[in-house]
Amino acid sequence: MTTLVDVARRAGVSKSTVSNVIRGSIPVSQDVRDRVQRAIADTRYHPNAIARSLKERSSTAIGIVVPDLTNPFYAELAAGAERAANALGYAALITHTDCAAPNESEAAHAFIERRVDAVIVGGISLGSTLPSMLLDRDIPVVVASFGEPDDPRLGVIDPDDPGAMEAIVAHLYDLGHRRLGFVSHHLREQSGERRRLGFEAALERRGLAPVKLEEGATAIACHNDMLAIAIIDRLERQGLRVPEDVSVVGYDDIPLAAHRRMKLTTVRSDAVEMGRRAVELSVNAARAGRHVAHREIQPSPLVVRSTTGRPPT
Amino acid sequence: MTTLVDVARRAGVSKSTVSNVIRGSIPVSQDVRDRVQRAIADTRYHPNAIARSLKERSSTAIGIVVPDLTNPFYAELAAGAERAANALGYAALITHTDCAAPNESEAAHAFIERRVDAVIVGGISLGSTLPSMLLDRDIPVVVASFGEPDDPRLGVIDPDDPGAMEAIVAHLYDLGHRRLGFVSHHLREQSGERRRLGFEAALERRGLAPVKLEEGATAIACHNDMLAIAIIDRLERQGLRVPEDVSVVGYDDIPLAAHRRMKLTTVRSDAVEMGRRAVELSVNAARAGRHVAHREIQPSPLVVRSTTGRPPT
DNA sequence: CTGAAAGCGCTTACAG
DNA sequence: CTGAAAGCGCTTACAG
Repeated sequence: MTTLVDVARRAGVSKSTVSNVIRGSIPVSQDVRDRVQRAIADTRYHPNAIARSLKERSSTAIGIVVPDLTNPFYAELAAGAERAANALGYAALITHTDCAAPNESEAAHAFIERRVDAVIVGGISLGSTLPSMLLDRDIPVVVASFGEPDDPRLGVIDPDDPGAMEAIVAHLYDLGHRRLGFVSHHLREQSGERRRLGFEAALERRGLAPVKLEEGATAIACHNDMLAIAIIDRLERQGLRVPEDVSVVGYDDIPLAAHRRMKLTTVRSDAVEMGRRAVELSVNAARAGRHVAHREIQPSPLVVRSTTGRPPT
Repeated sequence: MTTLVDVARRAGVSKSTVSNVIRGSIPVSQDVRDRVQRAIADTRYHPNAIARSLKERSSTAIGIVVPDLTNPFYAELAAGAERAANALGYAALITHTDCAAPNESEAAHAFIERRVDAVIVGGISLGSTLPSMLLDRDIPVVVASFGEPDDPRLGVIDPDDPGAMEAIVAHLYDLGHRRLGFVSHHLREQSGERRRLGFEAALERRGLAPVKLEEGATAIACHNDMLAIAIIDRLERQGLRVPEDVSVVGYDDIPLAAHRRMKLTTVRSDAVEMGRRAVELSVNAARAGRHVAHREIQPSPLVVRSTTGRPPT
């Protein structure tokens, strides 16, 4: 590939001058500028971002880690972040972890070695060391759906889990349900545990204790929509009807939730916006050479559709 | 961050020696090796991959471009590719384009500047210049679902579109349908057009011409599952029943297609495997300093579920 | 306005 | 086995 010296030679100037016309930071005479531009076009020169990164000590890349790209919530979060990053001239290194600690730690190492300027995490395992590994190397990180951070350097964008869980339980309670359960994936994810806690707190306020599905729960709140959809599938294969036999509530309001064949009662969130905002916060921090150290909460309204109804009598 | 010289100084050796113990290429005495290892641990040294890339002239990164991360087919393709890339020590720069030419060309530029070693494309617009931009700079590219490549340097992993389309039409024809249509997104994607062609060829073999939905088609083949699912939603909102009033066929067999509430008749493909294989092919080519220049076809069997039935009488 | 020089953090022959 | 030196392709003071 052609380099700066190739175009400098061709234009009959020094490489500093070529660099100056490309960056536009230092004024260059019209004549020289034209010659350089032509040489760039002729040689189809594209600056080597790696060399620039080394010199600038900035990769202009951010890392994005999600548990599962196949879950539309995370896909939208990643897409929103990627789009925002690109708009700022940053590349997005995206990785999925299945919420497994070894994968998370490997991702952190890769991000450190590649010197990403910031990282966005869409979801991590409970007690993950990923954030602190990054933070300790002065890489700003913002995590979506985390809760009260133990580490003040962290950036956090949370849905209003306690509020949403209260709304879910109130809705179910009003319908007459008294045997309610919460279901999350077997891999314990940070956000799932937070929601479980909020759910149980809302139950307790009504003098209720959680009931498992196998123990005859008549309503189930799920960690997220994908899980709710999988559970509806399982229940209906067992011959149970939703919501006549059991009510099911999701979380995220992925596009599919509104589908005529799903009509899932769920909690709305705006994953694309969370991704965009996470990039905004973390890139600003990176550019200022500081951590994000900021938490914000997004509204998370309950959307009642048709997977919730009165309990069987 | 600590650098090689920090470690060297601490261990009391030259940076060449530190490099040698890290890379393990050149033998180093046990004693020195221990001292260096300790210095690395003490300083929590992580090599700067950017500096290494500059020297090695390899970014150990691949680019992945998909139209839409939100479509589980592309998400699985990207996830499969990303997982395979990570296993080989490559990072994945993932970008989504909405199949819009400007985004595609911007992605190509970003990949060139960042000197990715290879790129995987999950889908592109009809007549996209992305592949040739990359190919011309000696970056190997493999595209999934492309058809006969115009450019011999391209790597291609295709589903068996002609075979699948014949199977779809045969299935529908046998059920009694004579008014069949094909639907793709308004953004013309390479793979959509290929499928349309295969569909129309299969129709022609039976002396039939395509019929639009609005013109009273009784069966619709869709570019992919996501579109099929959206169309089912639209039809059912209009009060039509699937399959009693109109049969709908998808393509991809995303996990959701098997859901009890969808039961979509579709064509099976293995997106994760396509992604993995694409990485294998392109990384091998990159390492050998050549193009992929190879096309392979994956089996694409029809999976009949419950969105297809006899036409209304 | 333009160019020579130093340096970003590595790797890799090449001497010793 | 170990180290000094050159170089990957840029950017950025600093002279002129």
